[in-house]
Amino acid sequence: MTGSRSIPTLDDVARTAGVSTATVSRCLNTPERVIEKTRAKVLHAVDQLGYTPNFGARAMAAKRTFTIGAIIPTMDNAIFARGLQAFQEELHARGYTLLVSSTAYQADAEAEQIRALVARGADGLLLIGYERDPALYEFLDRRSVSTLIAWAYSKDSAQPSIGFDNRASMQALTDRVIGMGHRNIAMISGVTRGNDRAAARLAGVRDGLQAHGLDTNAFCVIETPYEIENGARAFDVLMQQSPRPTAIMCGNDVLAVGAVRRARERGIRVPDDVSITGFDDIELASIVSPALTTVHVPHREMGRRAAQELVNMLETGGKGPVIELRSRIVVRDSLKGITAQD
Amino acid sequence: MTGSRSIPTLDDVARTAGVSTATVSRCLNTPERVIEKTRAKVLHAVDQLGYTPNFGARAMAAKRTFTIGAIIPTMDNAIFARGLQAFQEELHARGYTLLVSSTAYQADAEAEQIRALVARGADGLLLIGYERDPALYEFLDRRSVSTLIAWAYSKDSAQPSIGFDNRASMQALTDRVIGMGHRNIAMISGVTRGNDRAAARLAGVRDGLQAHGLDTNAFCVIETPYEIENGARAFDVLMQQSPRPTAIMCGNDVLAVGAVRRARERGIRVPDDVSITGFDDIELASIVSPALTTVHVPHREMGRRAAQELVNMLETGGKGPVIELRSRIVVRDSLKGITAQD
DNA sequence: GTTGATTGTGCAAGCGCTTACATTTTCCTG
DNA sequence: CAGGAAAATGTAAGCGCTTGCACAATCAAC
Repeated sequence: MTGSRSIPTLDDVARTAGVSTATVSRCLNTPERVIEKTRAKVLHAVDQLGYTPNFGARAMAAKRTFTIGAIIPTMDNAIFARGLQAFQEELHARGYTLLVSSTAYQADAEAEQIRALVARGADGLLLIGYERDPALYEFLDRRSVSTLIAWAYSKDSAQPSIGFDNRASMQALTDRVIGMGHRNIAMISGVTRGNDRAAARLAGVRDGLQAHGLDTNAFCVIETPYEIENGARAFDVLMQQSPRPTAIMCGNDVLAVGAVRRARERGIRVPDDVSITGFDDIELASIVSPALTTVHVPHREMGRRAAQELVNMLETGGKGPVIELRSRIVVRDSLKGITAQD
Repeated sequence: MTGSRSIPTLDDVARTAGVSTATVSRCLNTPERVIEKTRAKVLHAVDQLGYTPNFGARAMAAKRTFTIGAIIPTMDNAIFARGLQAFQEELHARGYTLLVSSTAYQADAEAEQIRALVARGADGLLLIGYERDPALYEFLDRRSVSTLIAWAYSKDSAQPSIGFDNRASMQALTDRVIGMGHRNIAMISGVTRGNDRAAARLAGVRDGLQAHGLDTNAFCVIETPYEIENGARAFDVLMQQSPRPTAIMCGNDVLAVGAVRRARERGIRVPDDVSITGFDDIELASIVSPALTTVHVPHREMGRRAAQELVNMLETGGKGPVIELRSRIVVRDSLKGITAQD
């Protein structure tokens, strides 16, 4: 009906409502400062014209966007998806819009995405993990973009962050495995380069071994990218060692699921012949059979709280906290004790 | 080192480089139109100051953002994740930035997100499924935001779209199931209200039954939200029917996995006592045991091509195509034929 | 050394909005 | 009903950038 008229501006609304642009602007932003009658007139003009404010112009003039950006390594990953969804829901409830962008696990892409999001006016940013060029933090600081690190926790972090202690959690799990009699433990780790979470998990296993006086030199680790199939391949390699490890700890559930699957294909029984553990407790972990013993991470809670804290930082201008969330070990069938030497 | 100087503008760069703002702008946008020597001077000033263009201002002046928005029902869902990741990768390769936003499956939230993204200057939009208020299409048209519908295909679609025929695919699978001797078929469907994909899949099963002259009135369907646990519950309900269905077709893999799990918990053997099928072929489908017979959907290809087509629409100003992708049935262990009546 | 093309740059007008500040209107008080 | 405070509205100056147009510099050819 309206045909191809060009898109309406504040000015158009002002004209059709017979008021000044200032009044229209106030109607939209601080309605209580404009009298009922005028407001009605303006609002009517607004939807008669189908007016939508131009965000760029608004941001430029107001220096505030109510937009928050999140940059994650990949969208194709249950681990970030769940927490992010919670993050978005909480943000939405508080009147903010979340814009997500992914780097496909390329460190250099992150800098670019950060710039893109900041340039597009993000008031705040959610980033994953600590590891990045310090210049980036400086840049964000300079633009005064509140930034919260998630999925990571380190008690002496200089950056506001929320997460769990990957290293301690993994050490606890290792403890458990050793406590069940395993002495010959191998690991399938995610890629540690440029990924502090993966590195911390690996370190956690080492810590655990060391704490029990086991030889970390004999400790066999395979690093491989986040893919079920890679877990399967790594499993094959590890099973060619002799003596075979009695337990294989994996840096994440996806790799663990791959290992379990390959074990089944090879006729190797889990957990009778070899125990396997994961990390993250994604849905897959309880579906695969045998179900995975793993570390449960409170993703949704992390997302929700991240949103709360970030909004809080934005609105109070505060520095932001460093929050540790508690993970917990979930024992399922894929881990079994060893009593006698076989 | 730079301390808390405020953020540099084009003007600052111009001043330190000793040229006009126009020249700086040209250096950044059409470098070939400015002489080597000047360019060097300007570029030097740019990174000396750590200048980043203000996106809002740029968008306002240039009316082009190289940003594409995608709005999906939820991020917490393997189905969209994979395709979206591919979409993003392809877009990135072509110099566009992707911004993703989710609606948490609330139809009204979608309109809001569309506005948010458009207001933030998205040049183009990727939307999931056809079903939405026509006024939205009109709005997008008015703002001349190229829009592509994905995850859906209907040959007489008015909107440019890319996807597969949910209905025909499901009918094909139903065909297969019936061809294996099943006559008493039940379905666990996703929520069809406001979700044309789910509705099409349900319709597909009906088509299949009808094509074989089976009574669609006796056809039992349970609709339930996308959650493993819901699949499990629905399974319980269906198994209380008498006679029990011999095959349960599910609207998606997640529901199917729930059904499989519950079957195992109840000691009902799959596929001996009952066959179960899924749809989507997400990772889970091949991990669960028995592995799911399902419909494989080319998610990554869809994402990649969506990116290509959308960019193409943007750059040529064309209308955009309606593309059908082919799905295929993947037969795994969860489906078994019936020969004798039991 | 002119002259006329051919670049390379600068000037300045917006783009659509917000917000101090100025102005007008309204409302209460005495 | 005058007077003044308070509330509502208008005016206009930017926010940081792009780009059409005008002007200056360069260069080849005569």
